[in-house]
Amino acid sequence: MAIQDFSQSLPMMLYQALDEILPKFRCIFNDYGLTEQQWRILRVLWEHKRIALGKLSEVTLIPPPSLVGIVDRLEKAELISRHRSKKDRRIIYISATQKGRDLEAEVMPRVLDTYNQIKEPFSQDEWSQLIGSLKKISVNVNKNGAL
Amino acid sequence: MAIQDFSQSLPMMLYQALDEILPKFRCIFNDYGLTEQQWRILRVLWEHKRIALGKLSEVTLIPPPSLVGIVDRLEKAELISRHRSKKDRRIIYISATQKGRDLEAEVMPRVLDTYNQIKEPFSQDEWSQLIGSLKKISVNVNKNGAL
DNA sequence: TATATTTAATTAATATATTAATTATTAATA
DNA sequence: TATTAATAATTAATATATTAATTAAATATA
Repeated sequence: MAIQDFSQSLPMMLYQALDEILPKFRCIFNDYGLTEQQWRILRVLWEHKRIALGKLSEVTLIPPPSLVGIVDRLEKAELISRHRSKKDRRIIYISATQKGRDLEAEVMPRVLDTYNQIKEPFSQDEWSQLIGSLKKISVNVNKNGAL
Repeated sequence: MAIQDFSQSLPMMLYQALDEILPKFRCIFNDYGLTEQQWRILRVLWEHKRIALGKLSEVTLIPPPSLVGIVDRLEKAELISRHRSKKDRRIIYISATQKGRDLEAEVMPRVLDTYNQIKEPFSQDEWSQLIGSLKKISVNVNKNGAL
């Protein structure tokens, strides 16, 4: 074990945590023909009647060039629709179709159940400290800017 | 803010943390024509004279189908080489070339420097608790198996 | 030994990520 | 107003991820 152990480094630990929990969720998504990214988008649209593509990118953490293709496929699946803003024709609004909205009641309970299973072995304090530390990373790194 | 806030969920917080810290490292990698995944592989090879491709996949968390292509490109760049095992001809050993090994002295100091900048605002205790919680996620989820 | 099973690497097909460039539109400014 | 700069979405090119299938070699077993 080197002084700076690669496998215990923050980036690798973050990757590993994701590698462990995401397959649990993907099992669920697959049952509805959804990819993880497609789910992220629907998840947001269930809370927003409509949202600009740029904002959607920010909230889902999906970069715009990827988002365009994913939105294409969701549109083809008739789960969402595009609408161009009349005030600013550069902006595309995305919203869920009825078919897309209907998925919420089916998918969300199963997702929440899995989420709670992951959370279960943690105390409330432990959990909020974990979330807090992750938040601190995002914030702190941002502060340093170009450094 | 919904009861179960999407943006504060563990998966999204993990993604966000990665989204914030990885660009810092990528800046460095780019200076040497490396992608992040290519760096991960070299990082491991600097500590292992040689390693089977399957093991390399485990340690780098890069899935085998991706690894094959990345290894192809690193081989073309003459930074690593493939050798077939004579004891078990199914196994491919990977090792760094001299050119690949030479990169360590150039890249590692800069990477460690950036890593310490990320770590800096955290107390030792806070940091090891973060790493510990991340480790706990990987372990606990695994225990439940197919659940 | 011949067959079946397992394992390691690879290929194939599709989806997404990354980076740079492009297009259309809007806002700002000489 | 004409030009320039900025913005939002998109395209393009390449790299990687995901899932399933394939190939080659080793192992187990009838």
